[in-house]
Amino acid sequence: MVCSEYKKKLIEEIGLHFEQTHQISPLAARIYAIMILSPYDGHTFDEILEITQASKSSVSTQLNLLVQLKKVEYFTKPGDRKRYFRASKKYLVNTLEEHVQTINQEIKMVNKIAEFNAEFNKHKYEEHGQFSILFKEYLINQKKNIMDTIEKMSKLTEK
Amino acid sequence: MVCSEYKKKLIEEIGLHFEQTHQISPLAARIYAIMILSPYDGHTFDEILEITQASKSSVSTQLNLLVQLKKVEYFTKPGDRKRYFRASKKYLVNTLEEHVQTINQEIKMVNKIAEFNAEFNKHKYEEHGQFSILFKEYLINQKKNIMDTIEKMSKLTEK
DNA sequence: CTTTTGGTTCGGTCAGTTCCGAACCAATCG
DNA sequence: CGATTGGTTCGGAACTGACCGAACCAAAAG
Repeated sequence: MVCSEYKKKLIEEIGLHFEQTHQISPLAARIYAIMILSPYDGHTFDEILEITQASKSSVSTQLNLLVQLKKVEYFTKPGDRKRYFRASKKYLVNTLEEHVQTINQEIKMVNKIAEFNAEFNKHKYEEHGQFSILFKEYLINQKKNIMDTIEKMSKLTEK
Repeated sequence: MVCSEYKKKLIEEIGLHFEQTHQISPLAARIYAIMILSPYDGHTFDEILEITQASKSSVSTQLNLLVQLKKVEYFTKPGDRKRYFRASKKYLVNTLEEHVQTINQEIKMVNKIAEFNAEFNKHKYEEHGQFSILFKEYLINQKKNIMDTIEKMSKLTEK
């Protein structure tokens, strides 16, 4: 598994992005990027070692983390002790489901803030309350869009 | 400025949330939370010291960071050397504008990934491509919702 | 039964972050 | 003028997280 220069660059770039958006370590992010840019039939542990140039222990830990987070899954082949790792087939749906969680959290916070200010900072609330109403509507719309997308993806999976 | 127990709890809770969603330090997040839960006319440096129980140097640094990030702004009163800090009046709009940036970044990444896989992993792409199309639509919808909200908020500000 | 393969686990190192105290500074007060 | 107020800046201590090497282990191969 030798990577082209362009692919290496992409792995770094996408890795950096995942690091920030998925809150995982640099190595985990790079591994995840490799999976997403790679053939469907999976990478072996050794291939990942070679591409990332990281240590066995680090790869082991981060790979298991990714599996736990359901970003990566693995399968085996009969009569072959190796595991083959790939991006979870449902990784986009999983990402969306995480987004829903985040939004729910955010809705909770916005409500708490609005409640508090309505009660204890009436003046502020009257001046500012319409913004927080708009913001809540915004969050609800975002959530709706996510849910719709999840449903569409699920239908696509069933087929 | 004595805080009720409930308010203290809220500051911690919202602080934790901001820490994660805005990528700022715990202290900065708590200060930001205080601003959002507090009267419109601003907090002095000393009040923030008292509420957070942190050191002058830390408060100074983190407060200036928040100002730089436009999450917090300050004003002065004639014949008064103190600065009065408050959550930036446009903090919700600013937050939304940051979200737009994030989404743009994500759209760029999704495109690069799709391009790469269409070219070098044709089989994978044929099997999986519809998901990434749905995901792109999703991102575009999210972006549209953000932009609409920004516009509504801007109109509200003008009045 | 020894060796090899395919990893896992443990302890430690290095880098980066957060926070602090002390020293400092500029503006105002008395 | 000297003292106080309202901060800022600097150097370092304490903690955290990412990563590594070495030792380890279980399953299969020879």
